[in-house]
Amino acid sequence: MPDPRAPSGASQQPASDPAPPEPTRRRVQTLLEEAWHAAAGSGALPPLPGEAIEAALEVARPADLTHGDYASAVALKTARPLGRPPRAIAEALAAALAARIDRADPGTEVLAAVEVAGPGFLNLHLAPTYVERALDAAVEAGPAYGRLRAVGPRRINVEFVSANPTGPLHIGNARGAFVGDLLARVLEAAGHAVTREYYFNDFGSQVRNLGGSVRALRAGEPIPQDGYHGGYVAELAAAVPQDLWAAATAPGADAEELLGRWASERVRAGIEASLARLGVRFDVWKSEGSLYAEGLVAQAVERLQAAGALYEEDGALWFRSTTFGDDKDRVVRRSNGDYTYFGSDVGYLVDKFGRGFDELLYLWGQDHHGTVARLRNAAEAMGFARDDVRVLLIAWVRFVRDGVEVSMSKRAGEFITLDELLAEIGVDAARWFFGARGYTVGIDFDIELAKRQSADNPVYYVQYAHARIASILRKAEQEGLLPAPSLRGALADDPVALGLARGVLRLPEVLEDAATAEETQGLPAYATELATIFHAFYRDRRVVDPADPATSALRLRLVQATRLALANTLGLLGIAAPDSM
RNA sequence: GCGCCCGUAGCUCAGUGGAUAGAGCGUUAGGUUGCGGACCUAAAGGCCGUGAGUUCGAGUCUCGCCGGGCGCGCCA
Repeated sequence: MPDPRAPSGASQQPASDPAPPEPTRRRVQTLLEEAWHAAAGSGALPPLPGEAIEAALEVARPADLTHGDYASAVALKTARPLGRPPRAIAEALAAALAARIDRADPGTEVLAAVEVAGPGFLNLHLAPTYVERALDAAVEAGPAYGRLRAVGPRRINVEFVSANPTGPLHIGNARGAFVGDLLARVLEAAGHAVTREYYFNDFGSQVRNLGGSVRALRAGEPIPQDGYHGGYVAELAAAVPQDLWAAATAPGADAEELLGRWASERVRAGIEASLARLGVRFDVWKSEGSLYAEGLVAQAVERLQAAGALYEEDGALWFRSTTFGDDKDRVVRRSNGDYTYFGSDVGYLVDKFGRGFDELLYLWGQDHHGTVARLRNAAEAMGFARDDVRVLLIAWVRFVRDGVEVSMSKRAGEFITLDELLAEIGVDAARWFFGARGYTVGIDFDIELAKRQSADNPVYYVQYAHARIASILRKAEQEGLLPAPSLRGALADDPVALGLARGVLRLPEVLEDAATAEETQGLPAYATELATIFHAFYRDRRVVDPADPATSALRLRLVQATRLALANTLGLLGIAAPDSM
């Protein structure tokens, strides 16, 4: 079994990469904290407990950029508890920050100006020289630019897709695949150790049912009505090896079991291949059967038993979920001696925590929401922290064709496969489509509409910006122009260039927000915004100008940094960053 | 009936309690004798489902209602 602590392949980072630079927002926040302490030291402000300051001292990007690069509402938030007018608090902080700026050597300070505005907002303006230095650091960080050192790094198990291997993945599974993979990438880049895990059932009634369908088809009998009817079943039946077929049809053999096991493993391998085509890879494939083989379910039941959380009734073993607020108790082991699906889940929980994870992230379909409470309750009963068990419910995707819902049924064989979807709209457009939306909103997915719209997908707008920059850099090289080794002096007198630079600097903050919220849609939004800023810059500023090599070199450096931010953002999204289109 | 999720521009969707609610598509009117026009500029388009409440401040938090989705098994 792979080491859960090892980072997964896709985002493994060469040890030679320098440490990522500290995000600007964190620096500004630190400055604000220091300003408060300075003001408290001189008696201008009362001291606050550290925690309270930290919560209130958040800085945000103002909607109106003339209000500065960052804004703080700390004076408004603390006015009441301190019993002081907000503007007075803001003035005291502004004075402390201004004193610091005055004392600093020119070109070393992060902030250039601070002002109090409106009812007591504190508007903070970055120093252009700081932006120049920060961008130089970004270019030097290269592929690592945007990545973070987590404030509290965790070992996170992300379990997603986990569709039963009774048929190929369809587009209903696609959303979970993209969202889970994206979230895993985001958490990894934010400095956490992530393991991607796929859980599947290899011995339940559905697998037997699949085996029965394969058997029937192979034997030339009609498939049972409640069996599986998709075209892939015929392919499976035709592919059954001779010796397996002989074993399955021998007297006394359990054909459904034997064929089901074989077929589900074959289907599982197909699922793995489909996912790989999406750029989605898993570190661990965990089967439900292995939980029993390793005695994990029994272990979990003992733990619950020892905690007094189980009782027997009507011959079944029940978990006292109501003790923890559930509306009914839940059966762990049926009266026939078989464990329930919930029983497996509890064993799996013990398995995951036993492998050393701090946090278990589950991505489940919205239809499983009813089972969230019992899982977290069981975790609590066994002595784990229920908050370390996090379940994200992915909203449903309804498939419509010309406005009419298309019902998808794996059993009936009526569904659009993931592979078919990708053949129609491509991986990049599909990744963007699902990554740009919150996972809690239901989607009506019209395959015909998606085909028409894929050409208008904003992903191409972003890729185009990247390709355009690549083209500029090629052109410059032909002209014998190279990017300057440093941006020093490039931004102070050019607001257009400064605006682009500030856009580049936002990447680590966007990533940090995405990781904190466990939401990914900020990344596509950021990529679109940065591409827009770049296109406007391109219109207003000529980058390659043989008549002015000095300015060209500085702008090439800036454009290089922009390309890096775009490429790294697209990389996080698992989307190609082409040099030409 | 109970529980969870969703409701924002014509459409698809963003919007960590903060300043004048945004983007893409679509519509309308413009833009290239310079590095990629898959681009750029501008306009029109909003009782943020609805009613109360909390707050200095609500699209965001609380409660009710309306509309939609999904659940409520000794199935998985």
